[in-house]
Amino acid sequence: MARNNFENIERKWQARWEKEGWYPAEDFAKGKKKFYALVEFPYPSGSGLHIGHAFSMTGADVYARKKRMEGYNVLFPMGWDSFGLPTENYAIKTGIHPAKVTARNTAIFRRQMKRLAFSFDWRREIDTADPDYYHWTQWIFLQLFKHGLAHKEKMPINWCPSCKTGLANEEVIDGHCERCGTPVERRELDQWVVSITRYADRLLAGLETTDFVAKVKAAQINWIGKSMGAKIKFQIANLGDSLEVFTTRPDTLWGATFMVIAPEHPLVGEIRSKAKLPAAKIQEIEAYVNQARRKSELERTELEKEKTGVFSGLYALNPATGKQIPIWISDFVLASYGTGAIMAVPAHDERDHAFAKKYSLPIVPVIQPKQKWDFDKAAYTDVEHGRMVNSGPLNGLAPNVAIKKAIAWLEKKGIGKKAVSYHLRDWIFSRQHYWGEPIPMVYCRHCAQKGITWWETPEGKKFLQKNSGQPGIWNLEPGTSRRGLAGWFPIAEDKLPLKLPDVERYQPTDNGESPLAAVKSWTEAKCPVCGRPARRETDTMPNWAGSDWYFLAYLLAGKLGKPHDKNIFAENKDILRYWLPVDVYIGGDEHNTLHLLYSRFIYQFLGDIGAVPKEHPEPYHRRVSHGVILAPDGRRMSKSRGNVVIPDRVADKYGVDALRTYLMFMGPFTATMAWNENALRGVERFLQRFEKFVMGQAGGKKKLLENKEMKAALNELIKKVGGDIDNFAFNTAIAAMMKFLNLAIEKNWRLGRAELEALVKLLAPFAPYLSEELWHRRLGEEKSVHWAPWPKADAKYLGTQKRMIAVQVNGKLRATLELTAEEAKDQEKVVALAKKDPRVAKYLATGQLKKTIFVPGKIANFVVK
RNA sequence: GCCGCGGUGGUGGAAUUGGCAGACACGCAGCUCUCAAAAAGCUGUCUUCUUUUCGAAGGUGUGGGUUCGACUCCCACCCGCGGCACCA
Repeated sequence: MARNNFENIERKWQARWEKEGWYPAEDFAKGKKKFYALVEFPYPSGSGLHIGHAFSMTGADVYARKKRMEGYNVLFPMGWDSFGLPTENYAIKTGIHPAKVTARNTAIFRRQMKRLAFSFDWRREIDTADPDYYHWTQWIFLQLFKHGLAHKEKMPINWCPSCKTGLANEEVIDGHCERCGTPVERRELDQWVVSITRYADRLLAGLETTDFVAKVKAAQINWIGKSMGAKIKFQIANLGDSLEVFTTRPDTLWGATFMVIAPEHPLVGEIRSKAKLPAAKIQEIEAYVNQARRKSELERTELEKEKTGVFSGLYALNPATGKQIPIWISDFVLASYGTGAIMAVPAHDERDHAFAKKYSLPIVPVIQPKQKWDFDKAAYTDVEHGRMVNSGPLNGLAPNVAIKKAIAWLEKKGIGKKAVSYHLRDWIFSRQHYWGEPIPMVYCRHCAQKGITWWETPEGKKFLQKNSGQPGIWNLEPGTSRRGLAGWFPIAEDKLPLKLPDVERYQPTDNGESPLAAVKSWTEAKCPVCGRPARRETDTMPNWAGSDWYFLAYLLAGKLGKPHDKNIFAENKDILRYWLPVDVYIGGDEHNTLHLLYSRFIYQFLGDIGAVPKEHPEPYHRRVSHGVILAPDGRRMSKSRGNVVIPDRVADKYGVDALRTYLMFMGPFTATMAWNENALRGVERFLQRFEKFVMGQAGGKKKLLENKEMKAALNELIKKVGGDIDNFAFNTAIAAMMKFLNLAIEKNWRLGRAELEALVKLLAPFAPYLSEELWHRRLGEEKSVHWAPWPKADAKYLGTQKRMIAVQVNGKLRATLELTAEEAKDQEKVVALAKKDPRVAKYLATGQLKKTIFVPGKIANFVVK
């Protein structure tokens, strides 16, 4: 297409696609197989569509378009992940309501996406900040609460002392506040917490049924971080209490010479009251604990940091040796992992070893390594080699065998049991921001004091009757505190959505509460149980809340705002049954852990409570993660560096088809690649030659002499392009088309109508405008090329191309023979021809032929000695 | 430290189950067209050697190995990228 021409063509076809309603996906389309192609929906930022969006969405679009042409009923939807901090910050700065900003931005995104010809089903567009949408985000939260998976807890959060606000982990960059650069402190705030850890095993097991790439599976497995071991109880000598630890190495119990508890461990609080310690000692402990609390997460996890600690004054009894061992307090032990306490075995654990050296604690080896080992210098951590010593019943065993034996021994003695621990933490669900979904809960102080939980109210009892009879289908673990549950009541489901109120100021309040806390009309509520004045929750939900079920929202789009029964998430479950699971989910690496895990969790949970059908245990069948486009200088694009490539500007200059085709040609879909405008011009040239070639073909009426060579090449091309698109190998698909075109021009091939159609169709997913133009202008078709059937390779012509057979002598290439496909398979013929070739004969004459290797159609190799 | 991915011309990158390394494109050089330039087209382009041709030798991070044959498989190592990281 001539450069000045593409604009008209783009305008023309876009108008027609718009008129025809783009690419609707019908529920239950008859006689077609469904295909659900999903690409991550964007946060509609003020800067418009980024080249990274254009890249991943073009890849997804090419794939979806090909599937559609193959006759699938393709669902390829798009929407907006609208809640988020940038919009809120913009509102703080300008005073413009975030909803207004969002509407403005999504209009820009929508226009840009339509221009780039992404074949979305726009009827199913969703927006997480739309009350009809967050109605159900809130509903899901209520189900989590009612089923005992959400509660309020004091949790350490990241606190910026300068901005006076809590920060999400994503807002903390290297331990500093993203906005002002102040070092972040840890602070405890009451937070809603969702018990995702109770799904840890299910989330792990579910992975096996999915077709995620190894990298993604590994990331999820790592994040869940399951480790097997044992919990062991230690009696505390001068207190009638016991201390439980988690360990993966119960075999080394006999070598435990001290214990360490986290500064946040409950036992620390009891030291002052229960242990009879001198005042000076108590002061020392308190000083250490306070100092640890003030330390930022950064300082606490500093790699090279020397370990610090303080002796608690308490002693525990090692249940295996019966010896008294000191209990220390140190911040290298994390309160949030295991039991917040460890048994320290300095001879066989590096961290314990470092601590023992610093505070001169005894190091007692219980594994005899094969080689000489200086236990004063280093811990011996190998579990494969060595023999247990000084360990009673375990003596003589290899450590990995001793682990199992030790657990059995502990269970028999009643001092410990097999246990599992996870790296995965519960999900902190509260944010102290305005621009998010309000958490639909009310707190009644009066009821809280009386210890009334929602399950004890008439409504709650009715809920329990309907369900399993206990608070929580997945019951609270025995002993779990009810703190954080008493006095908290959900608002009635038929009152949803609980809409965000308009506020005057969007910034957080001085004490770190959400801006909603400053709105009296918001906070003042009536207790649904006792009718006394109560306080509405002022926190909002994290960004993940809206995005973790959006793939379901597309299926219900249009119905979200008006279900007949406002309490039922999906009234017509057959729609979900039909479309799920998502067949291919395309997104960025940055969402391979959190987003993917959260949404898998929510989906499993919704299945468990019967809100979505249970046929498919996992929401996503295949996950493809796309690569990243760097600036021409090879660095990440950023506004401050001024190296940002804007898709709209590229499209202005070269046209959408050239942009799309170049994006797909740059390299593998998963790769990190630098933008190169010159290479784009190469693609532009290809499209121009393609147009010229197709327009210049006689085509149509006149009967052509059959050109077997051309047909063979074209059918190979059809097979290659189709297969490559299926494998997301767009770059080689385009390369193959370029090669065919070069050959066709060079050999001056004339294509018949059928061949010409096929060629245009192959290009259609990549260059939708040009192909549509040629389809109508050159081939005179009425209907769109994008609904035309995908060409099928004719088996008759496959494998009929001339072959180059490589002839080797002792594995070294000496000659090549050009043969027909038939000849190339004929061993006798090839060997005879090869032997005759002077370049080969020369080497055969130098020795004796020992062996001849022949691979049909590929190679002949003579072994000569 | 652990987990995952990768290392191929001047550049981005190709290479079914081990079977012609460098497809396709960029860049560069020369040429055609032109008063000239742009655009377009043609030719060449892994390195070295041979005046050229014919050809020969080397070559996919390094060192070994398996094989008739290795970018591909195995062992050891080096480097880069991404994620996690005091996880008991």
